[in-house]
Amino acid sequence: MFVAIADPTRRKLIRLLANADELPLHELTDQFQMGRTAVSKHLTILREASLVIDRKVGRETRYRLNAAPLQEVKDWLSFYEEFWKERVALLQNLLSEDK
Amino acid sequence: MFVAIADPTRRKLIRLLANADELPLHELTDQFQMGRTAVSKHLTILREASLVIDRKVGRETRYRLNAAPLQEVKDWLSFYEEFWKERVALLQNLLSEDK
DNA sequence: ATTATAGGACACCATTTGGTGTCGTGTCAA
DNA sequence: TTGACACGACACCAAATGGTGTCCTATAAT
Repeated sequence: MFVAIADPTRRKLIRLLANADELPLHELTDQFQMGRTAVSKHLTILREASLVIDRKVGRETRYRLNAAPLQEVKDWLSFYEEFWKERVALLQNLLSEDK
Repeated sequence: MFVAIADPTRRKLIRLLANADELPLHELTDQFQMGRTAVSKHLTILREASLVIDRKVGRETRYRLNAAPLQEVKDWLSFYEEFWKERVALLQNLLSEDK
């Protein structure tokens, strides 16, 4: 999961699919400078992380975003979110004491 | 940033530092099976992502967590969070229409 | 029927990644 | 002052990563 979203190409794929509902591989490939094979590999990694669902329609393979698994990242983050906001609060306390 | 948190060893380092406020390299190293050099490299990557702050105290280098940069990940996620919750709502609508 | 398009499956490659061991140096302890 | 400890800085290595090009098949278009 964390590895899946670590690559900028894959994050761009996620973004493209979020804005388009469903897209075939060749249209996704048009948005990049790299070749079809490379984009396909990235989509495979996203599919293995369940971030993307694919179906075959005629001769094309269409991809759709499945953002739900990102919940795992959100859960991980939420632990630290409290942490860093608390720290900011402590800092603000220090600053106000300086007055 | 995304690369920094992609590695499980680095996430464990973050977790350890969150629970301990400040820890020297050798104590962090004790929590892993790998050697000091490897842990030090991971900490360097975390420092370059500003997720960690280090200071030298005597002969040891102590590390402290700086969780704030994780905000970037949270911001990235928030865009998709709305997205997947909306989808769940749509799915629930479909299910209720089936009744 | 023939040609063009879409894409899976490989084989292949350079670079990056995540680890090791070793050496040198500064610092604390006996 | 003599070890022992903590760590940075290398040099080094195997495996993973992110790309390429080519071949093949299935489908669509002419």
